[in-house]
Amino acid sequence: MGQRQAARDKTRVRILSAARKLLLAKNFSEFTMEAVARAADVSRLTVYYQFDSKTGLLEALYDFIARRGNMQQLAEVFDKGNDPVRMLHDFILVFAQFWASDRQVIRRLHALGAIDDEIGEGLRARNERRRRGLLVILERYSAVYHPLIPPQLANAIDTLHMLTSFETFDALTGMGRPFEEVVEIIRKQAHHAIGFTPPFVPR
Amino acid sequence: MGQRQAARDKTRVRILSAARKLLLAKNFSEFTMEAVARAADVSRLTVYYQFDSKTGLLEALYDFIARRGNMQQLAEVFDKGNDPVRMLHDFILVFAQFWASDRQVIRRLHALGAIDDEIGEGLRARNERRRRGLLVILERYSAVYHPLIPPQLANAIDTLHMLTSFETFDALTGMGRPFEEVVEIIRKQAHHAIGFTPPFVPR
DNA sequence: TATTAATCATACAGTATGTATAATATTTAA
DNA sequence: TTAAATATTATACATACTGTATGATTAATA
Repeated sequence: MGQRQAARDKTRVRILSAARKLLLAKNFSEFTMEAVARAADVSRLTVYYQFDSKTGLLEALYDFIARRGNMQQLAEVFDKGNDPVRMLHDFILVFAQFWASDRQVIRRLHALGAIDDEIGEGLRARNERRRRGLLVILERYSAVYHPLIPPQLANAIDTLHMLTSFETFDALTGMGRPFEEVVEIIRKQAHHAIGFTPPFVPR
Repeated sequence: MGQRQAARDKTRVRILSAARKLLLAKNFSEFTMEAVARAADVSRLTVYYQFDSKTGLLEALYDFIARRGNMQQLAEVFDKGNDPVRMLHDFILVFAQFWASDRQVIRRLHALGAIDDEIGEGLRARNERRRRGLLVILERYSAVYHPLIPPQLANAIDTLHMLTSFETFDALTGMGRPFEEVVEIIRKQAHHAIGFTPPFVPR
């Protein structure tokens, strides 16, 4: 089964790649369905046939990028290590890798999410998943190290959520700070957010 | 001089207020020159006459909001107090007040700045001013408390720049954390960023 | 009083999104 | 093998928005 499915996927990937490339253009006004179709070497109607609308195309593009950004590694963070601080370290690393994997494009997509409510919905859902991951880590941390009372927990989660956001990563990377340094800065700030004073740094 | 100037300013304010209101609409696609004109009760051509283009209108809107957000207080931060930690505290407060003054609208304008390069230019300039302010504070801090070697200084500035950004404020406020708590969280993280352990907290 | 500034009306060019209808080719299913 | 379903394309069109051109009108200013 699937000579047709395969061809269909191939066109979809071709369109998504073209869309990704065009999203890097200086002005978003250059990002038109016509331009995407031309760059992907398909007709404009094919783009509509595959993605329904411009919004649909952009939503699919975010998924496309998430797949390429190794987000499946996130699962490993939670089952392998059981030291919560190490989990936090790995959690930060996985997201930093994702943010770094396509920084310019993610920046634009996030901006579009703040403007178009339909796109924004998808981003909010992903954000909530990140927050739930942090909750799991912090609950374990609270049990293993020192317990956090509810208001502390809420502050810690929101602070970590902020620190692991794309916006934080993007700001700290700025015009070229090395990836490892950015991760290091975020981890240190994260330590402070949960009141962790490192007796040792797990690696 | 200025019965004409006054009338002109009045229309401009009416248009900007209408634009501000419309920017809160669910979908940005509803933000059209036509809609703004109708909401301001002027003709569409008047909007063009006063602001040249949609981009021009949005740029003017950001200035409009900055004026309403008490950004002129920023000057006082630098001349009155001379304790650098207090300066940092006040700096954080002034920006937090600004970000809080029109959160939804600022969020949209920042998003538009990441999409439209012309709008983005203005935001980048403002960002750089914020960074220069932090540099002044940190140089004084470095002289009064303990000196920071260049790489530490660079990291500290970028971390503070990130912590005082709208995105950080917006994330920490989330769905309703009180303003004072948000400021408190940012200040604590800022302490950690510069390696400041509070012997006392200046108020 | 003559000029200038601000507003508005009408019209138009250009371009974008999205839909309708139908043709074509190719794969799948009966 | 034949019939049906799927994916792509072509042409055309409705709708909407930006931005400009031209000119009229009113009121303030020099």
